[in-house]
Amino acid sequence: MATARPAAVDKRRLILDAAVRVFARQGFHTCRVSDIADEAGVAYGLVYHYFQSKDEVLDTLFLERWDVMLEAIREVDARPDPAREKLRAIASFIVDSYRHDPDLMKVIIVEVTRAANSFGAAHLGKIGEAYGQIKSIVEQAQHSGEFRANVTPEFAAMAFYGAIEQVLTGWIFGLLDEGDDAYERAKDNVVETICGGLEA
Amino acid sequence: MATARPAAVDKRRLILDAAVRVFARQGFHTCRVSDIADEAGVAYGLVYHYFQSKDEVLDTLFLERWDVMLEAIREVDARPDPAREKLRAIASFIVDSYRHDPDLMKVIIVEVTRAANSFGAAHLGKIGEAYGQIKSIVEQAQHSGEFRANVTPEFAAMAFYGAIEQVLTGWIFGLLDEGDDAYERAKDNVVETICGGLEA
Amino acid sequence: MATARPAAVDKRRLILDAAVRVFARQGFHTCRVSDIADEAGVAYGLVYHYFQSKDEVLDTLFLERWDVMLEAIREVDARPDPAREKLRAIASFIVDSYRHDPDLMKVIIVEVTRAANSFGAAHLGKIGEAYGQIKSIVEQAQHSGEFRANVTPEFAAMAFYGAIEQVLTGWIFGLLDEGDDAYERAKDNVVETICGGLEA
Amino acid sequence: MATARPAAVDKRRLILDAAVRVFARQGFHTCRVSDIADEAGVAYGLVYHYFQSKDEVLDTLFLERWDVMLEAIREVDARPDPAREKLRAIASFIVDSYRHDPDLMKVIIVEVTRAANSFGAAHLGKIGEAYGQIKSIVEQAQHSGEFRANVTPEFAAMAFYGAIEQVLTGWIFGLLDEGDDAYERAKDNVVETICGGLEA
DNA sequence: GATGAATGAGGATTCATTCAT
DNA sequence: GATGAATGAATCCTCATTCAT
Repeated sequence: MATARPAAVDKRRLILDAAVRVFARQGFHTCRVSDIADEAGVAYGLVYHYFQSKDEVLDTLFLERWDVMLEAIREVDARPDPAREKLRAIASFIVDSYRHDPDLMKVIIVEVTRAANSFGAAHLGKIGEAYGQIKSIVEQAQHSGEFRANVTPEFAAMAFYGAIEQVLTGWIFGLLDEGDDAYERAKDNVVETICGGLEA
Repeated sequence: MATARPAAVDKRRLILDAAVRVFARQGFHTCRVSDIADEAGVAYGLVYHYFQSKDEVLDTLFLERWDVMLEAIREVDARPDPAREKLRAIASFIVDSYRHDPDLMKVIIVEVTRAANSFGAAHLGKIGEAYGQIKSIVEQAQHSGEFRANVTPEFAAMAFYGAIEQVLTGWIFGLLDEGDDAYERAKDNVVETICGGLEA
Repeated sequence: MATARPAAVDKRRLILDAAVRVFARQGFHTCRVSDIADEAGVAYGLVYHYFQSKDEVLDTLFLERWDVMLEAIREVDARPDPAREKLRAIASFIVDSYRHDPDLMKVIIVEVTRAANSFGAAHLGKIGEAYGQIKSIVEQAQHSGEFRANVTPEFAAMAFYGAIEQVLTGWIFGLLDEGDDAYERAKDNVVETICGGLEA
Repeated sequence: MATARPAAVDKRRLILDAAVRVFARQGFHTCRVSDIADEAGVAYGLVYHYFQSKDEVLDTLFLERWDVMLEAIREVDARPDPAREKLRAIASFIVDSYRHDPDLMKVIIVEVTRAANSFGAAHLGKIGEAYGQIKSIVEQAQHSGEFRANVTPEFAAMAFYGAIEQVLTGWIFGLLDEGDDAYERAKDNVVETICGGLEA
C-alpha cells in the first residue's frame, strides 16, 4: 500500500491521500469536500474533475485497499500451510495494514466496514468476499480434521473477523494499548483465542 | 425488554417505540423527525416536548437497553458459575435481546455501537463498561486456572464481544441465516469458538 | 406606578410584574412565554387565561404606564407655569419613572418606543400623543414670546423627547453614569440644553 | 454613499443593495433570506457564499456606512471652525445621508442604532465612538468658552445625537413632514435648538 | 381558575454539485 | 487541467398558542 508519489505530482493521488487524513480526522459525514481540497492544496472543483462525487472518493479508497487485502488472503489461502498458519497470516496482514497506515484503516473500518447503513451496505459484496475466503479456510481445515466441525464455517469466519476488527477499533478509539509489541501480541492472541480457545 | 404500553397511552413511549421502527428501517441519519412523529401518530412538536433533540431520542433508546444489559451482565458475573457458563449466559442474553426485538438491537448496534464517529463516541464510556465486565470475568477465570493466561483479558473481552456483534451484524444484513435454531446454535458457537477454540 | 400587590395574590398582576423583569433581562423577542410564567411561578397556560397573546402582555405594560405619563403631562400642561418649568416637570417625571422602576422604563423604551418596526409601529398613535402634548407646550410658549419662533414646535418636541430618551438609553446600556445625582442633574441638563442652549 | 455598480456586476454588492431595500421594506426580522436573494435576483445560497449569516449582511451594511460617518465626523472635528459650525456640519452630514439613501438610513437607525437589544448591543462600541467624537467637540468648546460648562459633554452629546435621530425617526415613520425644505430646516433647527436653545 | 400536554407553522443554514471561464 | 462562483434542495428546531382535564 505504498502511497509513494511520482515526481510530477499526481493530483488525483494527492486528493486521495488528503481524503484519508481528513476522513480519519473528521469523519466522512462531518467533513466537507472543500476540507479535502484544502488538505490537498487544490481547488475543490478539482475533486469533481477526478471523482464523480464525495462518495466516490471513499469508495475508491476502500476498494483500492480492500482489493489488496482480498488478494493477500487469496495468496495466503493458496499456501500449503495449516489453517492456523493461514489465519495467523491474515490477522498479521490486517494488523500490519493498520500499523503501516492507521488513518487509512481507520477510515475503512469506521466509515465503510462498520458503517452498515451507508457504505457498508454499498460494499456488502466486497466485504462478504473476505468472509467467504476465511470461511473457506475453516471449511478445509474441518475436512482435513485440523479444526473440529462443531462450529459452522460461516460462524467461525464472522467470529474471526469480528474479533480482529474489534481489536483494531479498540486501538482506533484508545480503548486498547497500542505499539509494536501490542501489534505483535494481537496477531498471536487472535489466533490463540479463536483457534486454540481460551480454556486451559 | 417488554415494550408493553399502559392502557392510557404513554406518548413518550409511543414515540420511542416508533423511533425504533423508523431508525431500523431508514437509519438514524436518513430519517426525518417528522417520520418518527408520523410513525407514532403524534404531532411533530411533541417529539420536542419529550426530547431535547433527535439525538436524545436515540441516546434514550440506547441507554435504556444498554443499562438493562449491563445489569444482566453484572447479575451473571455474580453467579458462582465457571467462566464458560458466564460467557454463555452473556452471549445468550445478547442473542435473546436480538430475537426479542431485532429492530432495537439493529438500531443499537448499527447506529450506536458501531457508529464510532458519532453516537459510539458519545457512549464510549457506557460501551466500555460492558467490555470491562467481560474482561473481569476472563481475569477471574485466569486466576482460578479455568482459562489460560496467554491472552490478556482486555484482548479476550474484545474478541468475545466482537465475535458476537459480528454475528448479529451478519443476521441484520442477511449475511448469516437466521431463525430460532440459528440463535441457539450461535450461543453455543460463540462460547465453543472463543473458549474452546476451533482446533481439534 | 405602584406595583403593590393585594394580600390575596392577583395572578394577573403577578404575571405582568414578572414580565417586566423578564423582558428587561432577556428582551421581548428572546424570552419565551414560559419564562414569564416561570418568573411568576405559575403555569404558562395561565398567561393565556389573562392575556390573548404574548404581545398583549407587553401592550398592557406599555399602555398602563404610558397613560400615566400622558395624564401627568396633561396635568403639567394645565399649570400656569412658564414652558421651561413645564418641560422640566415632564423631564422630571420621566427620569423619576426610570428611577422608580428602571426595568419597566427599559422595557417601554427598548421594546416599544424605540422598536419602530414592531411595537413602536403598533403604538405610534399613543406615542405621538406625547409628542403632541410637548409640541403644544412649545407652541404656546412661542405665542407668549417665552420661546423663539425660529424652530417649529414639531421639531422642538422631537428634539426634547429624543434628548431625554437618548439619556435614558445611555443609562440603560451603561454608556452614562447613573445614580441619584445623575438623575437630578439630567433633569436640569435637558432643560438647560434644549431651552437655554449650549452656547455661552 | 454612491451605490454605483461596476459594469461587470458585483453580486456581493447586488446582495447588499437588495438587502437594504428588503430590510427597509419588511424589517430585518420579518424578512427571509430568500427575500433578499429574490430581490437581488440571485440564488439563495449565494448570500451564504458572500456572508456568514443573515446577521452579517446587516452588520456589513451598518459598518460600511457608520465608518463613513465616523470618518466624516473626524474630518469635521479637525477643522478650525467654531463648535456650532462643527455640529451643524455633522447634523448636515447625517441629514444628507438620509436624503441620499433613506432606505439605508432607515435600516441603520431602526435595525441597529435603536435596536438596543440586538444589533445595537453588538455595535455599542462603534456607536459609542460617534458619541465620543461629539462629546469631544463639546468639551473643546467649553474650554474655549464658546459653550457654557453647566452641562456635561457626555450629556450634551447624547442630547445632540438623540435629537437628530428622533427627527430622522419622525421622517421614517411619517410623524414629521419631509422634503428638501424640511431637510435644510432640520439642519438649522438642530443646531438652533441644541446650541442656541429654545428660549428667547 | 389552573395546568401542561399537544399542535404545527416557519426559516436559517449547510454543502454537494455544476459549470462558465 | 484548474478554479471557485453559483445553485438550491433538504431539515432540525423553536415556541406561540390551543384545549382537554
